[in-house]
Amino acid sequence: MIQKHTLTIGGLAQAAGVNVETIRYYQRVGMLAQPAKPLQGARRYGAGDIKQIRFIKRAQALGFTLAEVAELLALGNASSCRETQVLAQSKLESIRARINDLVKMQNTLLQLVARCNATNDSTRCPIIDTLVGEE
Amino acid sequence: MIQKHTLTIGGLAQAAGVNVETIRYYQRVGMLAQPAKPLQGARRYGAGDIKQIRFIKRAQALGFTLAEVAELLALGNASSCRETQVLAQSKLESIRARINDLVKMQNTLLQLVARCNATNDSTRCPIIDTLVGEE
DNA sequence: GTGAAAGCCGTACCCAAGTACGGAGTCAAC
DNA sequence: GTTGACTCCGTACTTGGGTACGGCTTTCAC
Repeated sequence: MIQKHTLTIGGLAQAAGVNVETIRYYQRVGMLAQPAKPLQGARRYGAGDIKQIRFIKRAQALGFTLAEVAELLALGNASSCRETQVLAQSKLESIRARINDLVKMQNTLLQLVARCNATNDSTRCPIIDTLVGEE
Repeated sequence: MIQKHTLTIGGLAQAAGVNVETIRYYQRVGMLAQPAKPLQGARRYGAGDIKQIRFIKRAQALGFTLAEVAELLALGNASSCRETQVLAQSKLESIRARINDLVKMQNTLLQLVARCNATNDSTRCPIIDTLVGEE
């Protein structure tokens, strides 16, 4: 177990695997508390801060924006599973939609590339022709 | 067939389905030529400009960034199908990678939501617990 | 001939999620 | 006793793709 509040901001950054500037940014936007500044020396951080940053990073990895992560953090304190599920569901929905878009693009591109490979006419490109859209 | 160079910028915007400001933006970043300003009156645009904007919009819909669209436009003039294919392939690759990421997020979220539904303990939330990461 | 609507142009602003910079302070080591 | 490494703090910059603003000049319709 890490001692309470032993880390400087640099140590915290290392421990949490982020940039010092990122920590300062999270503090600015209110996602991480800024400890009081002692009369002499630097502000000190502890295990709770590491956890908080890891929470943020894990949530981001699941596709949540920082604004959404802030909501999750608030819900985490309230431990209200239902509302958390609502957030997760709507995130799932937007991920699904995004995947759908991307799959459509992928299919179109695959078809176009296939047409490129199938053509003999070296003076024209089916991709370019499609984009130009002369029909 | 639309007459050559009859449109003002507003007409072009309407015809191409974009905002006037978007046209001016494309001109600024060099993706659309700015016709010379006549001694009196406004600059005039023609069918070629509509085509160009539609080309850009179609390419964007396939996932290309404006910088990539600029490359495509350059290739379009050269009609070099092989290089166009290379661009399309690398775009396909990045789309594939993005879909992969999103599917992973989706699966994780699905599992978490399922765990929420399966749990009886109303005082804890599996999603929050996972993000906190106490293992 | 007058008032509204467009066009022209430069500049600034928007979003997200940071990153970078620069000056000032502080601390420890050599 | 100064060099170097941090911290602290405010501010500005970055990327992408536009959008908005404001002042000025034309031009069109009635």
